[in-house]
Amino acid sequence: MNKDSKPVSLKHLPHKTIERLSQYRRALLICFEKGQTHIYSHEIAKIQHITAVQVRRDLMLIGYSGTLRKGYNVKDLIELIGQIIDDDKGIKVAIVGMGNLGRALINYFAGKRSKLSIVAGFDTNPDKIGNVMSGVPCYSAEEMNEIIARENIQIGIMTVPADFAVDVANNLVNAGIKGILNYTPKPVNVPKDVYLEEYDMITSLEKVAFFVKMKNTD
Amino acid sequence: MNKDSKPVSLKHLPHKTIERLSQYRRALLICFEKGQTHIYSHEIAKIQHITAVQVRRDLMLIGYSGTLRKGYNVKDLIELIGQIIDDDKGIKVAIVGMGNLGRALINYFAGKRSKLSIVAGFDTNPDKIGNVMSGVPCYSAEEMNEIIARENIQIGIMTVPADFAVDVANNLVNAGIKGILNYTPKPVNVPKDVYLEEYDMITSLEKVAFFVKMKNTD
DNA sequence: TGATCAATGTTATTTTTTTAACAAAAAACT
DNA sequence: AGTTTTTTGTTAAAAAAATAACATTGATCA
Repeated sequence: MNKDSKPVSLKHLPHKTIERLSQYRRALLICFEKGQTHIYSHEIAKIQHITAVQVRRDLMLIGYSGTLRKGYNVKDLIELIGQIIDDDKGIKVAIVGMGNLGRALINYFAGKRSKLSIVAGFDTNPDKIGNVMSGVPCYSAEEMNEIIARENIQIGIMTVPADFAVDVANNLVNAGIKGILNYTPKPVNVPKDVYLEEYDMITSLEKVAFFVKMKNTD
Repeated sequence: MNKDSKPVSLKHLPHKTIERLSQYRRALLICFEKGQTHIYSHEIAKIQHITAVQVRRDLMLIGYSGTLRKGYNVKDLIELIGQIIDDDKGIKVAIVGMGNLGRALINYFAGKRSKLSIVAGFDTNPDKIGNVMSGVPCYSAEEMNEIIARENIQIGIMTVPADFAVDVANNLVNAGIKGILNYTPKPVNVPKDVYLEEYDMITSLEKVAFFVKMKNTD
């Protein structure tokens, strides 16, 4: 229906909307592969455990219009979300810490064709350095500066033990990284021109435990 | 100073406050181990990249009072947060999917003495079943019902491939689990008496990429 | 001792996020 | 043809979360 590019101010898209767009796209891709051509807001909503209004509102914010009574065109919407959240030139990603978590992340990504590609891993373990693990070459931590510059890697994912978190973050920043995703339980500081996202698995589990406890004491 | 138990209504603690309390405690434990006895709100805030006001507000909500000009008593605060978010009887946790991510989580938890203990892992790989991995016994998926009931496991962490997510969630619910932490990129549905927390690593990375792209196009 | 300072605790305000309300319009039905 | 239904798009309201404002108070210092 409406394929015109809208004067949407991406600057002001709410953080939560960005997250949901990523999730909508993932759900839409599955629908697309099944051959589904259209989808209703309430169908998307059901998958994500949110309301249809929220879906429509998010899509309004990115200037996408569906077809009345037919819903949204799956293919078009996938493409538009891509235009919004992907960088058309693609972005390269490095994983620092090729332990279980680092390798789990690589495998999660494997196969997901995307504008994001994990092109390097770093570790200090000599047994790992020089190997290709799950398709990603593992380099020594000392090579970080060089590789990140040479490959123009813009995002670093930290999956090292907590004790190394601060040093690794500093190294990444010095190497010129633009965004960090920190899976370490240790919060780190970065200059404000570097985007930092932190996620702490222990906190998530403790949160689940709290609400389970609350349910128990009802 | 103020050790009286307050008539705090835990029911109404904001979700975000719960998450921060977990993080405060982690930071406080490190301080405690270093021998630090008191801490200011702005010190906690700095560690967590938030404002001192927010810290004080959170502590107000749980009814904790510090000492003017001395800050908060580290030990007392650790204990109080424990009373709030921990279940005093302890809660047992199972991990479904003993791949890289599952084992990474076990290792993250190892050593963190806590009221939460991961007591069982489940997998379908015969090479893993029957082994003790990182201190956690791995059982066959078929034994899920039995083990969860026998051990009184209340929380399940899902670290299986996306295709198994829905089935695993149903099995966990049938086995009587009270809370699920889903690390699968596939959203699942549970009855509303089961607390569900979902986290999607791909979304997080795409979010970082979006903000990096935004910074680039400034 | 009085003034200043540095911290807490709480209320008020603002911002962000979600939800509700409802108009509009295409399709389906009678 | 006209009425009903169903779905979108948007504005309005509510709820949740973060921030600001500020009163208070004990320590410090001139």
